Order: sequence, then C-alpha cells, then structure tokens
Amino acid sequence: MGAVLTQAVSWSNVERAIANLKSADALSPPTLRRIPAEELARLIRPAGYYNVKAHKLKALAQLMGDAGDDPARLFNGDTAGLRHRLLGVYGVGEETADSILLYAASRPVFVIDTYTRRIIGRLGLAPPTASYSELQTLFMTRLPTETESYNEYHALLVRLGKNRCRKTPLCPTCPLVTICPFPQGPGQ
DNA sequence: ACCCAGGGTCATA
DNA sequence: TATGACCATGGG
Repeated sequence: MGAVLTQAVSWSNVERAIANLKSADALSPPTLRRIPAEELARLIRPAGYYNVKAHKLKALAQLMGDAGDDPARLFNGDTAGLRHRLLGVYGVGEETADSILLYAASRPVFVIDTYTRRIIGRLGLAPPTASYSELQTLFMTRLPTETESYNEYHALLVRLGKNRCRKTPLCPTCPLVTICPFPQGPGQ
C-alpha cells in the first residue's frame, strides 16, 4: 500500500495517510475492499492524488483477495510471473511492481526510480533515452543478485539523488564525483 | 509565488 | 512508441 501511496509524493505525506488508515482501521485488504472510494479518498488525502490512489489501493486489495488475503500465497510463484501479475493491477507500473517485489516479497529485483535515473544520467553511464529495463539490467548485471544489497543500494541512491545540484560538468565538491555505483568501474 | 516530491493512466499522433 | 495532460497535497 505504501508503494502506491508514495507515487510522486514524499514519504512524510504518506505517513499521515497511513496513520489515518490505521486509526480508521482501514488498512487491511478486506476493509479496503469494503470502504466506499470517497471515504477512502478522504482518509488518504495527505498523500495527494487521493481520488486516483483510492482506486489504486482498492485494485491492490482486490489482488490480495484473489490470494485469499494471504501474503504468503500471493508471493509464492516465480518472480517473473509475480511481476507480470502486479503489472496487471491498476496503478501498478514497473517501479511500483519492483518495489513490492523487493520490499514486500523480498525478491532480488533492482528498483529504478527518478533518483537512480538522475544519477546515472549525470554520471553519463547510460543515454538519457535508456528504458527502465535497460537501466535495471545495467545494475543487475554488475551487482550480486541479493535482496539485501539491492535494498541498501536503492536507499543510498535515493539519499544521493536528493542532492539537486545539476551543474555540468560536475562541480568538484559534488559527492557524485567521487563515487561510481559499480564495483568494477563504469565500463561494460 | 514558485518548485518539487522515491509514478501511472489515458488520449492522441 | 512517444509525448503530453491529468491527477493534488505538503514542505522548502
């Protein structure tokens, strides 16, 4: 649910929305299915795009329902198949699907977000036109396939990405100058 | 008064 | 398949 609520919105806003859902006892999939969309929208208002996101949450709750509201059952298939199912849900695109796979299902999937794109772009490690899957392959072919390190890596990229200095070439004091995301260097 | 935030859908060409 | 409009609140 957090993966949907945080779309294009800061996490602090999402925390309020989740707090509202908790206090209304409306965070469980069965409740999310039952609650009227208008009331759900009111609860998640701080997370922005509340009308759209209300329906997205309901769509996710629907998917959970198809698995008998049992996360272990939802997350039991192979990663590729699960990703395909997630992408079929309204409001779930590639990044959201991969976030759910990494953080909820603990699958070794590298998440590509705005910050990751920004950093890769500034380092000149991929053309600006690179697709999501191209960037994902860039990381996954260079890093060991481990849920924990992908998790940590993504957190570090987010932290670096918040630096909004966009001078080009890179200014000498920019942290980006001294880092390369890949252990074997930028090549191949 | 801006700008931006860990996106995605839909209509259009 | 690529681009643009649209969704909307809260903090800097």
